[in-house]
Amino acid sequence: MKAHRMTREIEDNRRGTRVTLHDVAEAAGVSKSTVSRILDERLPRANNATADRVRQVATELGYIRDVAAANLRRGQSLTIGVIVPRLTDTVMAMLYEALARASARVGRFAIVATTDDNPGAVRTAADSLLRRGVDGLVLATARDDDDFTEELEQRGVPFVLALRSDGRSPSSVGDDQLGGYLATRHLLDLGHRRIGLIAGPSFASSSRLRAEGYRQAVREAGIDLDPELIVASTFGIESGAEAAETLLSRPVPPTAIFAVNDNTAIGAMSTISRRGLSVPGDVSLIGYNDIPLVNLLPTPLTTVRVPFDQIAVEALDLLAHAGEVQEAEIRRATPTVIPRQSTARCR
Amino acid sequence: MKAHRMTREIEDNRRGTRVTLHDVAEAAGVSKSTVSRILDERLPRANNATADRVRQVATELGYIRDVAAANLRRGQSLTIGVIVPRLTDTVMAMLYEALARASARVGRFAIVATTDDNPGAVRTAADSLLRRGVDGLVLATARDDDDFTEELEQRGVPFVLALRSDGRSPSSVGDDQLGGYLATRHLLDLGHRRIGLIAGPSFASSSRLRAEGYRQAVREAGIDLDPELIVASTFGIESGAEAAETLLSRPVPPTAIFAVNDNTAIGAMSTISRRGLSVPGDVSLIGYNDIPLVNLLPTPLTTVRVPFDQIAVEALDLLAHAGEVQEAEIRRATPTVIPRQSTARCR
DNA sequence: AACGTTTGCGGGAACGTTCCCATGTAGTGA
DNA sequence: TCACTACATGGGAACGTTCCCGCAAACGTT
Repeated sequence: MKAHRMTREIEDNRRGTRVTLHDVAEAAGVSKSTVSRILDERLPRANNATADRVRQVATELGYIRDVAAANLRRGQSLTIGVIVPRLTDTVMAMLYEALARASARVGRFAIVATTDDNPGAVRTAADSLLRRGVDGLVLATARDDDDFTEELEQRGVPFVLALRSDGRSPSSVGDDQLGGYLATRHLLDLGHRRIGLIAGPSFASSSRLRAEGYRQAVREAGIDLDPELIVASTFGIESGAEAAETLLSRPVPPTAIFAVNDNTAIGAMSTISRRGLSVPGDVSLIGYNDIPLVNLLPTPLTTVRVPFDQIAVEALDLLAHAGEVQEAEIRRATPTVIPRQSTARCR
Repeated sequence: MKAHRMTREIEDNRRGTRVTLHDVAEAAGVSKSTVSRILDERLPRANNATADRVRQVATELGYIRDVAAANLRRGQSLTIGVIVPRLTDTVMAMLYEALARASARVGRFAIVATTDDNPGAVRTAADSLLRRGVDGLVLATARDDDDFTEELEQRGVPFVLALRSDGRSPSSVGDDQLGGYLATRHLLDLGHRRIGLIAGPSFASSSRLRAEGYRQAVREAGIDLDPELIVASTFGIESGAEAAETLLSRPVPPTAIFAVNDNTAIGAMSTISRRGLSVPGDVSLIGYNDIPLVNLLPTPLTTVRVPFDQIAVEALDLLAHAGEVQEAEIRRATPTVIPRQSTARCR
């Protein structure tokens, strides 16, 4: 006992005194139960004389709650885990930052793990987050060829999908079909009739639905869908460059291109200028996501803005009610076309 | 007691059984002390018959350690906090990903908070991480006009600076002066004599030292430093564009430009092409950091690669010995010039 | 054979919180 | 005045681990 206290004191001297609930209680002349209750941020704020005194004493002593102890006792950590393919993808960084902000606003904290687009790695990532004691998961890695969500459901882990949906799990996404429709409409309104589509991968709902929106808009304009104008790709810059190459090599090349995201649009821009053509002089180009970079390119890119903050808030809301939801609910946030200088009237 | 067990069982049914050390111990016929010792990843791996049995039983039952309880008892969380200005800056995302990888390799976990380049926000960010119980901090936000590190030292919080140093605190950085020297040498070797510098902000050691490396190389080549060829900037694309504008408006404009980072280089590229000039035909351009994007631009950018993984490993190593270090140690990782197509011989 | 030394194991007390429950105290209505 | 509710408080048992000790058995040395 004595030896122990000694250790404590050494520890205390080494790095500013470790103040516990007990210390605050003693200094304020109340019990630790009372202090605990008063400092509990989940309860409505008490406005007694005691409450005020306790709060003051707590700040004076520099008390900070030991999260480990609190987590242990409460059985939850007020922490959510986010899984994204990679943070060097600006879209994913924007999503994570939005989730972190939204979490902070509701007294939680968001931690992140990456999968490097390796389909199996999502399990590793989830395990590492769950071992860390997160209360729930936000996945931005949904692929149709993956049954990981079922596994989570079975294990009783609360989760929600973001940006991409699998159609069965609770999801907070942008309205990709609408976005694809609006982007294509923008080009149609500028007089373009041959519009190429860099379609993205088929395993992601986001790209599939954007393509669907494209088709809807084209059909609605009374134009026959030309399969030669639709080429698959990944979400990467290089793939966008290749897809644009394919499109511009068609017998009758498109006068405008809708790229599934800003990265592929950047790649397409490369190809276009490498071929000695100009944007938007020869080819109009529209991207998707409005990452900060594209507004600052030599030719600022017309693109579709996605309300990441809203998507983040809805994701957390769904997560809070995960499990008790009757049907797999999918919330769709409305995107907006941001016209810039990469699109112009068809000559 | 009975009531309690009831609750537990209900809980258990609701979401896959919560397996504790006690359960494992019971199933393996040993005490929980023994199980705890065997499963302690910090101790050398025991190879008894008992150890094997316990490990097998543990995996069979699907035991996962409750981190909250472990953290409470151990008094540390095996978690480090990383503070960066923003993750949408690809450089910072790369740094964080490298730190996360390096942490995982030593059985730790990295969590991140952002400051949005708001100098005061670093305190908020640090508080939020410390409240989360991190064992130490990695700061990539060092500014010379800030005494936050002193505050941390005073509070006894272990920390290390990354990418930027303040010259007094333990830091793991790239050798920025060498990088600046090499970049400039690369241009000199191509025959350029008038080399512009987009110098970055003066509050960051990284940009200051890169500029110093530039000066060193220029002087060493026997060229008089022309102050007209050095313009300050931020780390942003737009600022790079403006700086290039200034440089190209000089009476005798430079034939080559060294930009303090890839972002400002991208901005400079915009300006150059907007002025009807070509890279590298009219102006050679070299950036810094080698973010994935610049290799995929219409004209792939020559740049200086920074070994982020090494910087991350060194940062964690310094952090592990923080406090016991005699002098503020600064470790410098060696950068490499990656020649691409944005630099060419001076005509 | 006697005696250290090492090794493996179990009991049980912490770690700092939360939260159930019991107790006390003030306020309301008859 | 009494009974009743409402509310604020304190005592103390958890939460699941780790780690200090004590004990016993195995091992090596003289």
